[in-house]
Amino acid sequence: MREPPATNPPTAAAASLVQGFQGWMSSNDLSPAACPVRDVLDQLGDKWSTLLLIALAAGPRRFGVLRRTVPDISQRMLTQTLRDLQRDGLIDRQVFPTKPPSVEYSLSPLGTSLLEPVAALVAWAERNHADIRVARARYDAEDAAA
Amino acid sequence: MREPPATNPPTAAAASLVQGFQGWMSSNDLSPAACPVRDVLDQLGDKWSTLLLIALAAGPRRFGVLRRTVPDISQRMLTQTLRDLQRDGLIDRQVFPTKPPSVEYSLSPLGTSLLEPVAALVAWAERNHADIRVARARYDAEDAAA
DNA sequence: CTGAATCCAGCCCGATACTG
DNA sequence: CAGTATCGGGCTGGATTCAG
Repeated sequence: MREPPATNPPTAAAASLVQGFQGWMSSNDLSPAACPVRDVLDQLGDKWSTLLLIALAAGPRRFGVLRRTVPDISQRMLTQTLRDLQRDGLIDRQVFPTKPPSVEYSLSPLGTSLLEPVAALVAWAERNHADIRVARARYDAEDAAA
Repeated sequence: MREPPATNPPTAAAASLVQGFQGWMSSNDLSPAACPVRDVLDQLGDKWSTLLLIALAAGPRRFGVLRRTVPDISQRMLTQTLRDLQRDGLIDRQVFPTKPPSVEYSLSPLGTSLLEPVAALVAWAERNHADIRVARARYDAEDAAA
């Protein structure tokens, strides 16, 4: 067999993506609920989910600690994001009936398993952050010239 | 050396995340521009970026083809998302001065390299989509009972 | 065919104040 | 300490229309 005709180097990753993509696009309907990418990635795509997941990677943390760990999150968003993550089964919530009460959040096994692909993505982001910033600056410069 | 005191199984992924996290959180400032997670992931977190990246994984595609490939995207969002991806250097844009003109989008080397971690994330999403849906249903049921 | 421009609805999210 | 409730602004993103 000769080289495939694809104009892009057909990475194993690309092949996997293309195959899966055709699956949930052409199979039946394209309802967002049936599409793992939208149903799962949209969650992680919000402003704080990934950050909190990473913060909890170091171990269980209490509400107030998380609040200080991510300094610019509001308590509203902290509560809401934690509840969403809990709803998806990614984190567990344990209440200690002390006085005053304290609540500890921790990654569930499911959430822990999510850490691996997330770490890969973060590693990529760190590796290529500089390149992206350069690309942006160049694009904006050309844009300003026009 | 004995087992570490962390309450979570310290995956290699977790360790990597924790280390990087402390880096850009405690190093100096917490400006979103200096944080790869926010600066890069927020882009991919929008409604269409990841989907278009996946659609382009199969090879270069013209504007109209992409439009039909992702049926429920508006041309406004298609244009805007493509421009943002191009700005970050993830995709290339080539104009063919035909009549009428046609434009072809393709993944850049940088964009292709992003496919790998994205594929890992998508694979995770597909593997655990069912579990997540179950967790949601359970959470909502308890919520309704209260 | 590929886009730009405009208008507008909805929700994301922050600030603040209040409970147990 | 750990939330909840309310208000409001800003941005996302859809529908439509116009242009090259």
